[in-house]
This record gives sequence, C-alpha cells and structure tokens, in this order.
Amino acid sequence: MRKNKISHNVILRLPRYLRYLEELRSKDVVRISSGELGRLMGITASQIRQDLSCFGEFGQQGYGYNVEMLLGEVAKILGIRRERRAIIIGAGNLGRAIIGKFPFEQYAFRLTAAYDVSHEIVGTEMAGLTIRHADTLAADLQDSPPDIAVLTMSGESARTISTLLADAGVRGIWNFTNQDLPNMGPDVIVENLHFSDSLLTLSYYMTHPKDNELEKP
Amino acid sequence: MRKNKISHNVILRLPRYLRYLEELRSKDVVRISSGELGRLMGITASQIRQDLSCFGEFGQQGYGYNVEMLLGEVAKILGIRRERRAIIIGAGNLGRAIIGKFPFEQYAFRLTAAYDVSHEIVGTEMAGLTIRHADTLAADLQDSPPDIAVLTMSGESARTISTLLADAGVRGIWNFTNQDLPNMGPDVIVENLHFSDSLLTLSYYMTHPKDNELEKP
DNA sequence: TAGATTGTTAATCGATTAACAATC
DNA sequence: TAGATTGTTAATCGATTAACAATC
Repeated sequence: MRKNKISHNVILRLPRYLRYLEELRSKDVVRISSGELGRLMGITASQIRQDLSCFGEFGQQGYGYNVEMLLGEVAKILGIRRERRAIIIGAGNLGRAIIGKFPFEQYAFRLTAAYDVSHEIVGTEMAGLTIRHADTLAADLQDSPPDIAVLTMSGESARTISTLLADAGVRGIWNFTNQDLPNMGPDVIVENLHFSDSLLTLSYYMTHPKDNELEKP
Repeated sequence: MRKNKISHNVILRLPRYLRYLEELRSKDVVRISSGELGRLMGITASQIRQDLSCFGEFGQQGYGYNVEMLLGEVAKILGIRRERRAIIIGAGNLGRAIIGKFPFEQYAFRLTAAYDVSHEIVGTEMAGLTIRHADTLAADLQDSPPDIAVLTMSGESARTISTLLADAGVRGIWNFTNQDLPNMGPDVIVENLHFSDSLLTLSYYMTHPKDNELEKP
C-alpha cells in the first residue's frame, strides 16, 4: 500500500538499493529475498519490506523479489526514465572531472552544455562539448531550459546564477559549491554536495571513536 | 549533561551549526539565542538546545550563546584542533580540484602527499606537492602513516588500496570513488561521498514534487 | 527587578523492528 | 503439500518538540 508521505530516510536508502540490485544483476542473481538483501546491506529485512511497501508490491510470497524487476521498479521510483537534459556551469578541475567521468547516461541524463568564464577554457572541447562563455547562459536558457544544472564553479556567483536558472525554468540544481543557495520555492529542487560537511563528519567520528560502536547480533 | 551515545542525526547537523556560526561571526554578531539561530537555520530552538546539550553547557540563561565561544566549542567537538595529516590518492581532475581548491587548513588538515599512476601526472607539481607514483605508497606509509587518505582515483583499485591504508594505520578514509569499501573494522572510519546517490536523490524529488512539500507555521 | 533564555524533563511524533496471517 | 517469504499491522524504540523551573 502506498504511503502518502515518504520519509527522507526512505528516499536516501533508495539509491543504495539500486546499487546493490545492480551488483546482484551483474552477478546474474535472479531472485533475492528481503532477508538475504538485508544481510548484504547490513539492514533488517523488515526495513526493506517496509521501505518498498511505500511504493507498491514488488515481491511474491515464498519467492522473494526478482532482481531485474525490482531494479526496474526502484529505477522508476527514482525517476530514471526518459532522458532529461543537464548543463554544467564551471569547467575547472571539478567540472572537468564530472564532464569526463560522471556517467550521466546511466541515470537518464544527457549533458548538453558546459559553461565557464575563463578565456583559457571557453572554446575548448571536452567529451564532445564545446565550453561556452557563461555570459551566453541567460540567452541559451531562453529557448528550452535544461531539467537540471550542475554548479561546479567557484562559490561567489552561485546565488546569482541559481536565481537566473530558477527564473528560466530549471527545476533541479545539483550544487557542488560551498555556498548555500537562496530558497527558490517548492518547484526548484536543490541537492547540495558539501565536501566540507562530509570531511567534518569523518573528523567527528575519528575524534570520538566510541560513538561509532555498533554490533550485530 | 552529556549523553552517552550521540545520534547520527545530531552529528550530521554539527557541520551546519559550524557554517552558520562562521557566517554570524563574519558579520560580527556577538551573541545569538537558540530561537534566532533556529529561525536562521530553519529548525526549532528546542532541537538546537537539545543537540548542544549532548556535549555540554555552552549558553547562559537570559543571554543566549556567545557566537565566538560556541563556534570554538563546535569546532572542538568536530575534532578541528591540532593539525592532522592527509594524503590524496588520484590526481586526475577530481584529485586536482581537491588539491587546488579544498581548504584543508580550515579544518586543521595538512595535505602532505599526492599519488597517481599516470606517468604524465607523476612528477608534476601542484599546490606545492610533487605527485608521487602510487607504487611508492606502501613504502611511504611505513614511516608514519597520515591520519586520513582521500580516495579520488578511479574505483577499481579502491578496495585494495583501502586495505593497504588500513593495515598501515590510516584511521580515516574519505572516499570519492563509486565503490563501497570493505569493512576495515571499528578503528578505520570511512566517509563516502557518492555523487550518484546525491544525483538520484535530486532525481527523486524532481519526480515526486509532492513529497517535497513543507510548510512553516 | 523584570524579561529573556537556558538546560532538562516530559509529551509527542515518527521510524524501525518484530510478529504473523496470507499465499506463492 | 510444506516451506518460504511476502505485505502489513502492532510493538518498540528513538528523535523531535513542547513545557517549564532555574537563573542570568
């Protein structure tokens, strides 16, 4: 039975389910029970069944889940379906790493434009894209804005640019800058990837080893 | 009063407290109440007081918290104190972005070595570091291992290298690869930064706009 | 002093785990 | 059929919010 409101914790686990199911499929595993999957992932079978039940009934009593089918369902839940367009703003080292290495296609995204302001970078080609000058961004957005924008430039311009993007109809922002973005209303989803928050979490757990204790029965 | 066990949720909020306090300090704000800070951060005053009370008593009735002092306390809780050493493995675009731009010093880390396997990269200098060949890693670790290692190479070698690191006494791994690392026991803390999990979370919320509804009273 | 705001205890809310009837 | 495992309901556990005495 579908729940009305899906909790954030459930949503954060979905990509993990996807990863484990992909791994199982790559190993040609056909079926998996919540018990086995739970052991693999280090979570309870109950939690898996509870999580999945938010979205539908994907298993079969006495059998478990078909890996291929469940993978497809989780992908669908996560929105990996028909192609969406992405642009990236900032083609410095981080931007280049993402342009060159990140498997957008795997998640049904297509990177269609990249921007920078450095005249050494603008005009160069990278993974089939010619880097454009950020000054042309506003005009480029006029026609048909992309679904998401990836912010990999330095932080100062993050707030201005994200407002520009939101106004142009971009509905998702994947924010790698160290800046928090202004609230752009409920129609624009922002996902932050704050490197420093992550390092500080590591730092905390290294400083307080006790808190990391956990045992499995 | 200090709690015995600090919940993960509390720990994840600490870096955010740090960021907001830094911003307040940069604006020369001297004191802040839990109420004000809560309004700023979009969380309840209760939660802030509850969170902080896990670690000690940092406020004063009728006054609130001294920004400078609380900032110092949060930094201390997060382990930002005397210098710790970090090495980075992988000096491709992502590695270079981190070597060049990430403010390790701000978090009391000092980047002391960088490794790669490409002969085009090995030997080059970057932010004062000469990139070393990864083959020398094992030997380099003998003397005194760094506190943490940052994994920014491609994923295939992640498992092997992290075992090597753990055996050498590295106590923290900041993992940017798309691989999950093997369990290296309670003494080695792993912090994953899975780009794709983050993009999928964005994708989910863009696909299910309803779940993102939230209102403030 | 009066007003403000803390730290903490109690109440509420939500998430995880356990249990089990349904059924493949 | 018998065994296994689901989806779901109930029980437990934990986290957030509210309330308030203490006190600056």
